[in-house]
Amino acid sequence: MFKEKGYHATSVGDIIDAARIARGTFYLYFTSKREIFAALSAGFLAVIRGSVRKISLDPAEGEPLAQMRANFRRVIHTVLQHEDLATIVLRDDALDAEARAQLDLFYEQVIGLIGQAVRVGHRLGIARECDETIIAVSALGALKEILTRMLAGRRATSTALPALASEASEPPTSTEASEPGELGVASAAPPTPFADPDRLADELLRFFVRGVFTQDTR
Amino acid sequence: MFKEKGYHATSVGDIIDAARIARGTFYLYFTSKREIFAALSAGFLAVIRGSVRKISLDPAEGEPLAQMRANFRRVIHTVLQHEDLATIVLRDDALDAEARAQLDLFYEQVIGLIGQAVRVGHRLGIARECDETIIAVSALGALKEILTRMLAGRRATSTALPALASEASEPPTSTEASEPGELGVASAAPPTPFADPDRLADELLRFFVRGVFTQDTR
Amino acid sequence: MFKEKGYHATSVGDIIDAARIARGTFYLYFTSKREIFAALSAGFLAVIRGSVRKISLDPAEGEPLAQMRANFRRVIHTVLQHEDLATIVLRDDALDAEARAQLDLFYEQVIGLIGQAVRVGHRLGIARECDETIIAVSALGALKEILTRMLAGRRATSTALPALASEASEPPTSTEASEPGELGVASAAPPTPFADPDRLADELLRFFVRGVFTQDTR
Amino acid sequence: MFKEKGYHATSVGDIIDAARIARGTFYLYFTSKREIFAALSAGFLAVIRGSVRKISLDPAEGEPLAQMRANFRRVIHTVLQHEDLATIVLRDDALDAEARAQLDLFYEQVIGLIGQAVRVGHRLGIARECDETIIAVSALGALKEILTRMLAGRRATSTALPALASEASEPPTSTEASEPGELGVASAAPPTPFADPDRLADELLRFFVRGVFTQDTR
DNA sequence: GATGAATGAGTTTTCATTCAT
DNA sequence: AATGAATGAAAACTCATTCAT
Repeated sequence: MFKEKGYHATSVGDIIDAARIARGTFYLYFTSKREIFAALSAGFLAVIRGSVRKISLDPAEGEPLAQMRANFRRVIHTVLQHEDLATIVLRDDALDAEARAQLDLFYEQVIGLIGQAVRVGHRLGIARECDETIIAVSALGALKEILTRMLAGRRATSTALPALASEASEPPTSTEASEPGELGVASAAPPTPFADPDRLADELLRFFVRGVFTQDTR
Repeated sequence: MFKEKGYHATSVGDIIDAARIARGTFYLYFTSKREIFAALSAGFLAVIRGSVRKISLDPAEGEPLAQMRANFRRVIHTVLQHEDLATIVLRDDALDAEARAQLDLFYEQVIGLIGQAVRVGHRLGIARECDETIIAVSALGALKEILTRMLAGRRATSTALPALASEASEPPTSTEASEPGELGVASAAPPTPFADPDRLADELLRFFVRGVFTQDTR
Repeated sequence: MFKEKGYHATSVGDIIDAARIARGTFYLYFTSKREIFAALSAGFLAVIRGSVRKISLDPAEGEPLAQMRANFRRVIHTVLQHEDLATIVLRDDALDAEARAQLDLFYEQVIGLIGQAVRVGHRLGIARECDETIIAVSALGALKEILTRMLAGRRATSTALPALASEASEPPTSTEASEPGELGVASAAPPTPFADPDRLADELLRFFVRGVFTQDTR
Repeated sequence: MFKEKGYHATSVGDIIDAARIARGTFYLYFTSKREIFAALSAGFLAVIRGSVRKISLDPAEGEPLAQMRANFRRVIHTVLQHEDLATIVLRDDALDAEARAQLDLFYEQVIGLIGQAVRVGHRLGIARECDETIIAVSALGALKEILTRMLAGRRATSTALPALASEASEPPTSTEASEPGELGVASAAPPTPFADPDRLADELLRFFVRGVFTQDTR
């Protein structure tokens, strides 16, 4: 119910109807609506935490970048295994101060982890000079957005899918039109690139590692 | 009030108290709580839309990357000019379907815009081969996260700020300790890198353009 | 409603039905069921406080015993004027700690007042040696019980009145039977001696002053 | 639990926790919460009934006043023997009609008994002319109040006891100050006169018999 | 005889919205 | 145009009681 309607729009009535239990039974297991949400949240955070490893310099652990790729893939797979929980956690619905703090802590830890990976890169001389916090925050944001859309895409597969991108995709202008046939690749791309988790992980990692452009900003 | 407490925790009573008007007066100008929120949202989206330009190939418009940099900077400055509105829009509080659609449309447009920039890069041969949607979504996520934290930082400047990163920052191990003095740059970084908007824009752009590592994934 | 059903058996639903107002309207004027009860209580206590005077030795104030009689009469009349409130306060229904303390304070004040009257009697040499606290507590208890039954009697006048005394009034035995005519006074007494407030006050005062028996205990 | 928290604030959960039994077990022995309360009540009322004797004119039974004194003493001792039960019965918590009637009947019987004692006094010519019902009700009220406070005092011996009398005890004025030493008796009285049961019984009886003042009201 | 998970009617409280003044 | 008292639907939560094991 939380996944479908969000925290606020979901009433305890919705939950007990869906669970086919009596009102009192609900309060036998959870002291409040907040608590069940926090419990679900915490459960998911624990699972996700378990799917992430720090980047190690120990050669036995393999190449740092390979470790990072493994992390990305594991996280995405875990999220897919727990679609419902992942959805409510990623929605980041307004919770009370305690649950908020729990989630904030988690994200800080993720940022710390990514930052550490960047520092490892610095030490090895394979990462360019940069502010590791900004990089880590950006990477976290990118990951969250990608995962959110991946899950939304899955939810929409069976349900009605309003084609939101329609108006957004700019009408082809003479100046920068997608000349038909020039680079068939783009138009031949699958409707949603979020379908293949491993490809997703790799694209994300490549973006993280290499950026997009071959020519520098300055 | 929406900025301080979020959409749900803000009651019409909070609004009219803060506005020093009567209950009835509120409903003279807005038909519902949802409407005032949607109006604020829409206002901000309009302003932000105005601060973004499509990347043009016309040489008169300057280098594509310079245009991108200008876009990043304008967006950040606009967000800073409208901290309150930006905060409530970025919080992405669960609203009704209509407001949801409005916001989704906006983000699709942003994604379309970034995607177009990537396609321009492809056409000019200055962007590596990649899935432009994944890139665009990632960039959007990175931008949202950065802006959110930038605003949170500003809100927290006067207020108490619990140092969440404490547990996250791994205790230095022998293998990958931050040897003091080796690379003073990192440790000499300002406590929050979110203070200088232009530097933020540049770091973000560089991450977008170049990624982090000099060595490829594969 | 509180008078009829007591605090716990009265629901906010009962109150708003009786008051012919909407649920929300109730909470516009009272923050809780407890509060309206406390407000009613406090109102009554204030009125009663206003009807009691300390016994003064100033000759202008009249005889001490006359002052006491006036107090008794005023209290009884005030209770009759506020039958409903008096009933709920005397019922002493379980309230929260605050209301409880309020009521306890009130009764302590009454005890203090009666105790003071007794001390005045001691000073004037017109009161026998006794523990003033025990006397004061007893007098308070007597007054409460009398008032409670006076009010119950009034409530029962129109309503059905189960004759509770039936089994209690001992069946006339040869040893101590109420020989008809022997002491016509007792049997000629009105069915309820609680009907005439002033007589009630005087009987109570006489009991307080003179006790019942002409012969001493020891 | 009833003694500590009163009827309404005590839940079946409290009872079974304290009794270390399962929920179902409770309903094996009592059909409802009301019933267990009624059973406890009835038990106490039976014990108290057993501790009271009618005043007899048979010389073998001793002086009427001595019989009364014995009654008072027995009641007080019985109450002390059953502090818990006495407390819940005296609290007179709002129960259902049946339990209410049971208690009302009991009090009517007590009133009948006291009234009978007064009538005996009348017959013997040792009681002044008075309304026996008012006297009986007053005596009952006095007794209840005294017993209530005696029990409250015992409960508070170990617990913190807020000195409620503070505001009530009038500040000594020149007119009616308690000249130190004048009547040391009063001020030398023990902090609580409720500690000694027999003394309590005797004070109460003396109050009942002789009242307080040596000079008549009229 | 004991257990305790399940029940659901009933209660308090909130708050967006209306409308007569 | 402004007001604010009144509304009532909807929500969270409690707890005495039942009954299959």
